[in-house]
Amino acid sequence: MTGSRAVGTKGVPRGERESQILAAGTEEFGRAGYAGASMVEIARRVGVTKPLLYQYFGSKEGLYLACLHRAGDRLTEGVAVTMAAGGDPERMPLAVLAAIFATFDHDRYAWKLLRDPTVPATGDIAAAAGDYRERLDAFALVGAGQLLGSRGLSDALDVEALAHVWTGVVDSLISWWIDRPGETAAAMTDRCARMMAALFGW
Amino acid sequence: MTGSRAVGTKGVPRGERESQILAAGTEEFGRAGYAGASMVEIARRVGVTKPLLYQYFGSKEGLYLACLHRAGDRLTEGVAVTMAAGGDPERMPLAVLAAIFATFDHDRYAWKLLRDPTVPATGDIAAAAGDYRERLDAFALVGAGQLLGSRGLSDALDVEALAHVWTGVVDSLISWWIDRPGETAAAMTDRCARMMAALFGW
DNA sequence: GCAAGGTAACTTACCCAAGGGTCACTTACG
DNA sequence: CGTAAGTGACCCTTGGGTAAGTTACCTTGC
Repeated sequence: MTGSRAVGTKGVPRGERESQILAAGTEEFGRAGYAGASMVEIARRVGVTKPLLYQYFGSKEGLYLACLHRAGDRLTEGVAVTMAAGGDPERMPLAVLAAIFATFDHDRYAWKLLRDPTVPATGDIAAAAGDYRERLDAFALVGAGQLLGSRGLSDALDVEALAHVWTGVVDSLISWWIDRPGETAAAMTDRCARMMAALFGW
Repeated sequence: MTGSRAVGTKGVPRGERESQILAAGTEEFGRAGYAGASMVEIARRVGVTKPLLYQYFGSKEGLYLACLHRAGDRLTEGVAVTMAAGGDPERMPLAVLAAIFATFDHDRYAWKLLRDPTVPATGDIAAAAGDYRERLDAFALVGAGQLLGSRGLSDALDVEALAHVWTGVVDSLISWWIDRPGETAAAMTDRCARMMAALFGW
């Protein structure tokens, strides 16, 4: 064995290393935003140097895209499954929250990537993020429409605004959760259920 | 007169120019975040060059701080006045929203500065922003506590979470508003009143 | 079993553009 | 004619990105 030798392979296969990099990248991009994140910092977290990131992901944009797709695919799929199950419009929000909390318990920054305001306004990232956002917004629009419709409101802009606020609520809850690592997914779900019952009387 | 002469004074007094720079800076910092914003872009918006920004505000950090203080002071004061007026806890959120919409109709990005995730974690900006956030959070905590308390909930973390979600709701509404420049402050207030009545039955 | 060599995993040392920041200088207003 | 308003041209650090070399693992042939 080589012990403290710095240069040369460390015996970690590519697939495994890529997973580590994606996890660290998601955290760092989620925390600091695309513009504020640094490739060397991500490499440092993994215990590796910058060129390896470029060898595996090509560029900062490439790494961000990989993180984004991993997060976005899991997120849209999870929400789609939950909403496809159908049910009472008033119970839908909590069901979606429960699914998100359970799925992203150990990957809490993933959600942040979809709504990162610091990505360049044009280019592949903006397109991909916009695509995922559109898909999630479509779900939110359906839910908001059903909810407001059942209350006799049908203004399209009202529905739009409510859907947008809903995604903001999810965002806030996840931010709060990130700051409290001890809080489990189940505890978050319980907390939300309790508060929604109290506030909405559902 | 000199017409197209580039160099030399343009006859705009310092105070006025500083206001223009603060307005442009608030927009650019709010849009792209501290990390993503560029001093030369802010200068370009004002129709001026970079060194003037440095002459008046010292540094990027200095300019951001000036924008932040302008926004934070107006915001905390407005909310304080509204909440000091007192009244039904269920009507408080709408009153606060109305005050924010009315005050920041022509300065919609101001709110974004307080919650910019791309500012360096330490330093004057983080301290100042944290201070403003704390003051606003204190108001939110009072409101959330009253609201949940009136429903029989007293868990401190529930109150904290609700207060955090509330600020997220404000954030979402402002983002949505920013994307719809035609929407007036009064229309926003009406929309929120309508939706809150429908959702909460207040 | 075991040398030989190919390849995958990794680093050191560098390039370069972007952007924060500065200096010397120029013009117009009072 | 002094001073405030303003610029062109520069420096320098930060950080994205790359080229070339180093080491360990893994076959392959004997």
